[in-house]
Amino acid sequence: MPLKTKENYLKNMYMIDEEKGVISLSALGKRLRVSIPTVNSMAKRLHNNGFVTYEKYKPLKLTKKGKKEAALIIRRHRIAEMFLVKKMNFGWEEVHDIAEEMEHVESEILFERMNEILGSPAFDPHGSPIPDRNGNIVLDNYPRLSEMQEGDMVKLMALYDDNSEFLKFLNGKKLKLGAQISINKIESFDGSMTVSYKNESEVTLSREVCESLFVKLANEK
Amino acid sequence: MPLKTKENYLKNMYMIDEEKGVISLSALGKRLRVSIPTVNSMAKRLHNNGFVTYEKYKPLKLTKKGKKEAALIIRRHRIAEMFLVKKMNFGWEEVHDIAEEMEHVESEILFERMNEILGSPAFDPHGSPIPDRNGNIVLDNYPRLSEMQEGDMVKLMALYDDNSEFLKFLNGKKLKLGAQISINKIESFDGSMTVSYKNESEVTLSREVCESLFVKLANEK
DNA sequence: ATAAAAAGTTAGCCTGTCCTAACAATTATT
DNA sequence: AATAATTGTTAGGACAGGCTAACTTTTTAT
Repeated sequence: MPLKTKENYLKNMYMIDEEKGVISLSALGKRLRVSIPTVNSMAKRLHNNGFVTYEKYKPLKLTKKGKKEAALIIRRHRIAEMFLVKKMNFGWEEVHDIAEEMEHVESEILFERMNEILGSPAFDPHGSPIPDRNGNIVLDNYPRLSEMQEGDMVKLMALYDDNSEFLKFLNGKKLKLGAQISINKIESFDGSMTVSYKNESEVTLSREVCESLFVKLANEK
Repeated sequence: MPLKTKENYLKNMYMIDEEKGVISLSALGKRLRVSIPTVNSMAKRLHNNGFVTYEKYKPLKLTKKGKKEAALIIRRHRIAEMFLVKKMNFGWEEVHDIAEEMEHVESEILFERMNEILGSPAFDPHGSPIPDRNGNIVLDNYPRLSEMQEGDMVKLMALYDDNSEFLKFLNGKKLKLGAQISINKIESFDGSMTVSYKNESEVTLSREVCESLFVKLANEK
């Protein structure tokens, strides 16, 4: 029954590692909303079980075993999100919390069946890659919209976060994955961009928003 | 996180109550595979939370609150089973264990969406009624095949258990819910019945099997 | 270089969920 | 009615997963 706890520790370690390159106890505690001593004792436990290497005062490191375990949880999460969106008519802004619960369901066959029904998609509804059955994951490392130049034409590939407020904001702007975005103007004083796409012209996006959008250059119209 | 534990206690109490009419600590312990002292202390805790009434040496009783909670867990379980069978191509013998996990997913909206997609079915794949959103459940109390007489024609309405071995056995006999069954012969010495239905004639079912099949009389051909 | 801030550690405690051992009450059997 | 079997209770302990308080180490900023 306490599986869920361990899974949440591993998954969050994996994500912190990807994001910051180093897993500090405080970062983990912040994500999991537990105190640092709690993380500390759990880290020792996970060390004893071979999921992480823990040395006093040093950042945590996931072992191979820990990384695989974590990637498989992320796989379940992303398959679930995709299933919810494609087969159950949920909006991309609704699925994160539901998948957060579903990822802990202990049933290999359930997720493999969802995957099959979906046709083994490579990405989840937010453009994040779905790890394979062995926990291997292809990172594509797209640049962010905020790094592009005036006049660039880009394609929206993925989102930095799947926070529901942010997704609702994108819904409001009618911005979807795959959108062809032209950058009309960049305000140098605040980094905001005025862009156009599909049936929308002259939409202004703040720097924060531009930093949360992963894009691919698709210049020459 | 310990939600799951409480839910399993309540659900199993509900089922024991339905089956035996009285909830003993030992029966509960047996089902949950925990020791009697463990059940005892949990019973006190659930009493303090208003889910059951507990008095020393007396059988447990679910309160209104406890019954509703339990029925809603059963609702989630049965909706999940139906979804797995009807929308995800699982066999009726595969879904019990998966639903056992899914029922603990904390997401009202997920189950209501499944229900909607299914068209609000009244029964699960094994013929058990699905409680409504308020935890009300319609018990239909069909007789068992074993109570019928030679010459009777009945319709298979529901199963007493959803044990996967039993379901596989029924698959082997090509027996499905809704089947029209004619009782050709009853052996008085062991209660076994020879029946026919659909494209099967002269199938022999043991007394144990006949006791696990709920039927409706559908005489006069 | 040192002081302040941040991060990590340890000790000690709490609650939930489980256990065994020893005993008490209830129920069933003769 | 007495005894045996079953069922329930209590005491005491273990472990997971959480906490605060007090302290140490490391990092950052002056």
